[in-house]
Amino acid sequence: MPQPQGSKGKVTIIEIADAAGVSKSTVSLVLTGRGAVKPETRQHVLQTMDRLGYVYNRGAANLRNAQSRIVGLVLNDLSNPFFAEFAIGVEKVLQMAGYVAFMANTAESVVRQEQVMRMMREHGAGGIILCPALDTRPEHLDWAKAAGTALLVAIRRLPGADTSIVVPENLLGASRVTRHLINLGHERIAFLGGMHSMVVRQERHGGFLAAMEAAGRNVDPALNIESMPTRDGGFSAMSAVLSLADRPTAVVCYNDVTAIGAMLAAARHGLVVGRDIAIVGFDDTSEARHVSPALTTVAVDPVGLGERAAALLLKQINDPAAEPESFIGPAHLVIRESCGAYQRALAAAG
Amino acid sequence: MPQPQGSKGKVTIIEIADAAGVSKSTVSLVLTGRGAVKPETRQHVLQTMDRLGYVYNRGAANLRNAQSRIVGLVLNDLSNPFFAEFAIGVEKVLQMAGYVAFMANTAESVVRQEQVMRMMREHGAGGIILCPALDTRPEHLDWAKAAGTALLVAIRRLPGADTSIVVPENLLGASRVTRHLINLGHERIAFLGGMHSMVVRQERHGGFLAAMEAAGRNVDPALNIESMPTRDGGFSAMSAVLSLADRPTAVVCYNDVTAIGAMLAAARHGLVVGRDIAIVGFDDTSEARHVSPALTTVAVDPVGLGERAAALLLKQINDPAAEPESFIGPAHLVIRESCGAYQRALAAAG
DNA sequence: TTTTATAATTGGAACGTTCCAATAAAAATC
DNA sequence: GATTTTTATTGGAACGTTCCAATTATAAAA
Repeated sequence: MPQPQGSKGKVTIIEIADAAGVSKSTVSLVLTGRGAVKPETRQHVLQTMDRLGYVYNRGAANLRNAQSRIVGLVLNDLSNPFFAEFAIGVEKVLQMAGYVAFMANTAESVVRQEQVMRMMREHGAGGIILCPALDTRPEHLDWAKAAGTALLVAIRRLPGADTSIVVPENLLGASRVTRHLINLGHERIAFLGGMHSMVVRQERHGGFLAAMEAAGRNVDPALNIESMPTRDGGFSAMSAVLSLADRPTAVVCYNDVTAIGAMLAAARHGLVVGRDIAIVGFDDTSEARHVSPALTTVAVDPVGLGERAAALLLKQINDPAAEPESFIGPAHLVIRESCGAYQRALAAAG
Repeated sequence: MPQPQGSKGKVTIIEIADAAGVSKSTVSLVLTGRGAVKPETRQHVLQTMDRLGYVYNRGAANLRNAQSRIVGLVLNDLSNPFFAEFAIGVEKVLQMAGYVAFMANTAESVVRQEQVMRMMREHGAGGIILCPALDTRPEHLDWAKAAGTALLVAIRRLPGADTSIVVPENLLGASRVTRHLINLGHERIAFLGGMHSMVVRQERHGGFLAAMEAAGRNVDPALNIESMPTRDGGFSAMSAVLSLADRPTAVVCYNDVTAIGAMLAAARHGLVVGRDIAIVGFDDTSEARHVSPALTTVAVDPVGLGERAAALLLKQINDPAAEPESFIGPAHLVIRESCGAYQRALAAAG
């Protein structure tokens, strides 16, 4: 049974050396595995470390070689399952690579964002994956170049910042799901949720417009409603659109969370989603499958995006001279029930 | 405009000292704010730091005083919204206290759990909040006492480990929701989901039994079905119970995720949840509100639990001699539609 | 003024590691 | 057995900070 050192005093490399009857340099060699050390000696040192309950002090090691194996993950909204799944992907890859991750939730506050990034730098993070808070300006990220810290912007593109980027194919995804609604015969289609200032909304709305125009549908500005990208936001946006004299027959939502809020509002107005009105989302978080009717949406594989982001950041860290790289993740249509395609197919078959 | 140092060479306290024409000790003094330093000097040093783009190196500082201001958060399943919300609470409190958090997801793997906890220790985490993976044994945590690292076990009690604990009031919560069903007139009530080996299930099932016995209802062992605590698990457990000759009229589920799976299975069997059968969950994650019919469940305030856990851990870190402390979070009944109480009330009123 | 107390500042020794150059031990060559 | 080569091991100087004891500058008291 290991007999750890007295409660407080951390056991160091030197104590191991003394106990094992070698020099601290030798212990360091077995620790790093760099030099040539006789197998028996290595074994003996290893045993001694185990016996004394030695814990490697990376802080001290980093002081010399500055290879921290820490990266930071800064999320703007962890309560959104999309980002939780993204985080899972990031963390998985980092863990496999022997890295450990700082995680912080900014809740869309740029101030917090600045704070946590500074903290992470001070603690020696060698790189940061940033899902930027809403009002982030590219110049907020200038320190990274100067300090030589690897920085990767994820999910929300930040125009003007020349960092590596990992984002889903928002434009194409949105145009795909819109075309799907058009193919189902919808003429009046609304776009709901998200704030105009959000890049992601601009991209998704752009895709929506592109599909509408390509199909020769005319776009009613009254059917473009902003809201916070939350369930409540979706609820009120949908309520607003339903109070219109000339209601839409289909609704493209900014994301799944908004879409779920919109579904709730539709039900409140006595509409059966998928029959009386079509509602589609974006992201394909696990919730999308679970709501009823199940949500037709655009899958962007958040876990995969996270993995990609982590991999790219690691690459960047290991080769600081490398040019910033972009990964645009695929976005494919997932047809479920909320768009009515299923009923329509049934009717056609019957 | 700040003119940061040449891209790579980190700027240190000594360079600041030289540039400002003071000694490194003085710079250290303004950094820590401990000694008495003339306001003008402080100002000047501060300016110089800003001008040269200085970043405090906490690693180096920790080497002397071992006050890392880092804590680790180890989660068993971040994809469960319950834990995501818990993490938000933890992180919020830590951030306010000027701490930064390592975060790791074990995905129920004890091996990963060991790895990440070791990593975190090596990187100098002063404390760890652990939501233990399923097969965690109390002796896996022995290192903490020996090393003097503050350790707090959250959500899943770990019998035999004498650490601080933050868990919801599982027993009372389960007995409350069960009594609610009994009051609605149900006689045959099933308990669904979770594995027998899970402490949380033992507690919740215990509450269920207590309520049943208190009401003089007899408990049919055939109505106690185990499953993975996932949506699919809930689905198959429900399917099993519905294939019984003598079906229950109400079902208490291990948690919300299982309950949602169970609802799906009930619907598949042509039952209208809330009318033909009552289904209730546990946790009150945000999903519970969104499903249809909305899920009657037990709210345990995951964010609040996270905040509490963080606060307790910080206390523990600042006073290592303190006794382990327990916080049992309240669990209150949230009546929605899936239990049929609403319809019943309507009928009574009409 | 001189003395005494107080406020500011400072060099140098830690902290736990890595790395380099130097040495010691062992193995291979002559 | 003497020499060279290779393999193992080692002290000591960094790394960027804090802290202590010592020093110097300033203010208050005499």
